[in-house]
Amino acid sequence: MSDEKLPPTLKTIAFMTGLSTTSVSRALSDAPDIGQETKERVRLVASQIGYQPNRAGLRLRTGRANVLALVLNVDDEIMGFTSQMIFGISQALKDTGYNLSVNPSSHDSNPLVPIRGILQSRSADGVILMRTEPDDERVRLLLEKDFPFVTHGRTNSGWTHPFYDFNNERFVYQAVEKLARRGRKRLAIIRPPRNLTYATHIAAGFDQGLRDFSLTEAILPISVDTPLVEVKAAMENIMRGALPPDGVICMSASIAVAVSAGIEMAGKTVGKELDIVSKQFSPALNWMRPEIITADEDVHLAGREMTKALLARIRGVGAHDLQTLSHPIWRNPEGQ
Amino acid sequence: MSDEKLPPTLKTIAFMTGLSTTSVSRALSDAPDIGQETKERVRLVASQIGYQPNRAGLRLRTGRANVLALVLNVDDEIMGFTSQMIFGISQALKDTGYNLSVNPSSHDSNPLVPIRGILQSRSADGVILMRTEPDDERVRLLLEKDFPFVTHGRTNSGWTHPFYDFNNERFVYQAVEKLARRGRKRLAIIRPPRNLTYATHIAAGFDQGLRDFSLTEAILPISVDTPLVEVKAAMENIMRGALPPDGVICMSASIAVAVSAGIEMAGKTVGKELDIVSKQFSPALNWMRPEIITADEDVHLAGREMTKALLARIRGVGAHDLQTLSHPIWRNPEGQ
DNA sequence: AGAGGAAACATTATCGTTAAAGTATATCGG
DNA sequence: CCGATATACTTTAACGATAATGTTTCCTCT
Repeated sequence: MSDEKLPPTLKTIAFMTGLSTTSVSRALSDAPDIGQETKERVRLVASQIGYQPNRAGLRLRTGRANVLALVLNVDDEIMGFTSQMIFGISQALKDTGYNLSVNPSSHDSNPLVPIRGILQSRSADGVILMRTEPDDERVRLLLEKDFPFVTHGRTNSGWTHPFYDFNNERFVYQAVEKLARRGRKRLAIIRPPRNLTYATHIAAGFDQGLRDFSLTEAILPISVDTPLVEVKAAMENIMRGALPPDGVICMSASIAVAVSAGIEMAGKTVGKELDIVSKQFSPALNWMRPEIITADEDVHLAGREMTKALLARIRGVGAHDLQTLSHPIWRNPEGQ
Repeated sequence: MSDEKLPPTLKTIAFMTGLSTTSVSRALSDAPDIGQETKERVRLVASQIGYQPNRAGLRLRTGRANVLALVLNVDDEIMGFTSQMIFGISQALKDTGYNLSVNPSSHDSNPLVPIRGILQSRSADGVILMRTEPDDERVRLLLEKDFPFVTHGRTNSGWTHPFYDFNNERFVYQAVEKLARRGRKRLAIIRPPRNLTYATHIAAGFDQGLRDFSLTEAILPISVDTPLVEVKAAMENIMRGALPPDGVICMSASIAVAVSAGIEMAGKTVGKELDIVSKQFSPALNWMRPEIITADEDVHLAGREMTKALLARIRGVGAHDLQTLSHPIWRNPEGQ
């Protein structure tokens, strides 16, 4: 207990080099008014004793926390999406000196609560948001306070901010195209919650696809909000009824699995009576149900890129230059 | 920019009440040498202006960070395990004043690195570990430094520390029992990585079960380390060969799915030629493959309980009183 | 009445860091 | 050779909180 070595501080280095703590600080930050020789001496000593600046001191003085905050919806989990995202962020944060903090936000509480908390306590230097809405109030608040953030998905209000989004419109359009090429006629799509921005993109891609390839829409009484067991049951009913769809587009792996399970329950075979196209959130999907056509949305990459963008934003890079739209990469070859 | 209201500090309250900052501090912490009336006045003002103690100041002065650190293996993801755990921790942390930070640890790097970082920078007040090994060097280090932590899973070295574990031995024993009751004779089990503590528990439960119910073991050339696609392929081969197992026990949902996929590829039917028993990590498993027998390991609950235990440990509660072993709850009724 | 003590506050110092302002020495132009 | 400037530091102050120590006031007891 008592023989614990306290971690070295600026004072330690100051004592060892015979300088003042200020000079040590300025030497380490490569200030112009410190001699070259001195700087090298300080740097040497610092690395020898393994000096790491004290976060609390730094934060108190500069106001910077060296932390990024991920705002997480604790309710819904789309098969591994969250962990992939966290892994991606973590990887990008490696050796940057930044830590990642996770801030839960539940469905039934005010989404602004975690943001306000972060803003007030300055417990993070930047925020990572997911499940972005067109007129997202969290985005509005962060823009208003001029606080750095990045979103997964876009807003739709003429706001300029860093984002990383998957081209869902193109994905759905290409999905429709693929189904059309396979001779499918009556397509259904399982839409994400209306309030999310990409719901609009999906609708646009779908409608355009139906028009361009002269297909009709089979209406499904299912949305992503529906519990998966019910998705399965509903799908089974529909497949047993009149005019079932012969192509279904799903926006997540879990939905795709639920849908395919329902279809099998109805005695139909995926790849035969109908095809399923899915955004691949889970690597499991591809070997589990190889008959499902999947496009890779690389969530791990998204996490990395969002983090890089946010760090750049914090460094002062303009929001305009930090907007990325990634495009679907199809896993199964055209003919297959 | 300039009209930003700075968050209130002790100084603000001191000014408003005409007291010194120290008295305000002591009033808020209910110190004995502050008058009752004064305390109430201070508390009133504090709540009116929404005072929140500055974390950096607190941390610098007291050394406490008000953060718990979750050490995450970034490599492997067992279908939603990580997010369930994070969600559980987050829920338990709600309104405690503690934040959660995520510290990645990759398979190919020294597992002590994140721990050392936390210890040196004191960036957290407690650590949450997963994938515990019998002679876990992270545990050894943390015990040596007398730093609060909790593990998911037990160690095996006569160490005393808070843990939360699932009774895997009982789970496997009961799994064998269930299979025996269904008339199964040749059982296989897909074991987790040898280095993890619970691998031993599983072996013990399995061997005991085989003895008690007079069954034989069907050796599988598969471990959890095997990529899932290969698990599927291997399973298919085995089912096509001579002396295939008629019961398989899996330690995670993803493995169970891979196994069942392999079995179907071989033209066999789960629930008919053989049964699968799985620890249910993913809610998807249960509705997707109702024929798989599953026991609930509630990871969300594990996260909550581990967090509570760690917070108690930080408050000084003895490690002995913070050890929990949860027991399997079987989802499918006996007869089914 | 004066000592002693308790009650209720205030002052000072400190955690580790950096910005701002101050100081000593060397260098240079004229 | 003298003042101006540059160089290379040091000193002081501050971020927000709390621990340790001081100070005032008033009450009690003998």
